[in-house]
Amino acid sequence: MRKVFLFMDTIINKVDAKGRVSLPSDYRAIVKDLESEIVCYRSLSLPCIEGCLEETLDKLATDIEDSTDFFSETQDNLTNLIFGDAKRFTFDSTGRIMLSEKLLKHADITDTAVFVGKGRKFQIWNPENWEKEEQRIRQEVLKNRPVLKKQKESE
Amino acid sequence: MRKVFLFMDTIINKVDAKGRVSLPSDYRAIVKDLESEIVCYRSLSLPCIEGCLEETLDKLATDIEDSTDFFSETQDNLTNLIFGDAKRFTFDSTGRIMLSEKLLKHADITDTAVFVGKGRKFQIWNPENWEKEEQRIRQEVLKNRPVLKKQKESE
DNA sequence: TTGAATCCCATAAAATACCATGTTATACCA
DNA sequence: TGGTATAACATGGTATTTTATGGGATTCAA
Repeated sequence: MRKVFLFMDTIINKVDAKGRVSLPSDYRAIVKDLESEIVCYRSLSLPCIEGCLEETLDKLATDIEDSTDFFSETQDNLTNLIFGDAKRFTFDSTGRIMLSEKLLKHADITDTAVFVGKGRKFQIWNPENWEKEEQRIRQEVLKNRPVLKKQKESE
Repeated sequence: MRKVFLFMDTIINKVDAKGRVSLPSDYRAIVKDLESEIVCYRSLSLPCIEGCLEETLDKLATDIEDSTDFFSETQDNLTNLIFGDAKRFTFDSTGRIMLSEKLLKHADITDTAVFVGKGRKFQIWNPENWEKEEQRIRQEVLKNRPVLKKQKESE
């Protein structure tokens, strides 16, 4: 069942007054291919929306089920935050999803959204915020370059 | 038999004078899809109602049957409480269930209820109480960041 | 027969599907 | 390779359906 799929690229799309955005066509192809659905939620650490396939979250739910017993409170907090925030977003015949007010507000998105591929996941950003974030990440990576190299060599 | 189903999102619905509440449509779709039923009971640790599919409780019962040593005596007692408390809630043609006085009282719900998805389970809260609980959880999770990270990576 | 539970109908609002158009990307052919 | 035909896509607008919710009628049991 493990099929190859990767959310990639960076795509800028308009958000209309109703909160509708075209899901990048590549993403749509993945959803159809795997017969899954898109699920989005507020990033826990960043001002952006995070998305993935429903089957990815389902796998997480199964892992939690299997690793803890029914009454365990260990993972209770986590499941509340993740599943309580996540929502299924199906796209219409023209390929658009309708983002909720809550998500748009969290990411400070008004009329334009940037889809950023992250492999098994993707993010949706306010364009200006993403630009800054990308800069930040690039610098971060450059700083840690030696460490990264050293780690790889030591393997 | 493992089909994908996830109780997600946070939905606020009115509770009328008769104690009727609309079950979120996504939840109804799951029930129909799996040809199961909704079961609710008082949370053992929190002032909220907890719900799941009847087949989820059935699975729990089977697990207990099959592996006596896995479940401690304490947990056996807990299951007694759950099964003693749990009740099936079917929804009418307009999609509403009728919560009992006992459950509403336990969760301190009067005219508004919040459904919070938890994956295989969900909770029903008094709005104000849920707001506080969500705050508490967010702080808790941020403190235990490493645990969260580990969990998220497993996606 | 009274109170409670269930069912059915009505309505407003919100979500979803559908249609039309300009634009961009892709395929095809000379 | 260059140019044109074709298909795919993003996006604005509109129509249709679904959903939540109030109210009333009917049924059932104590």
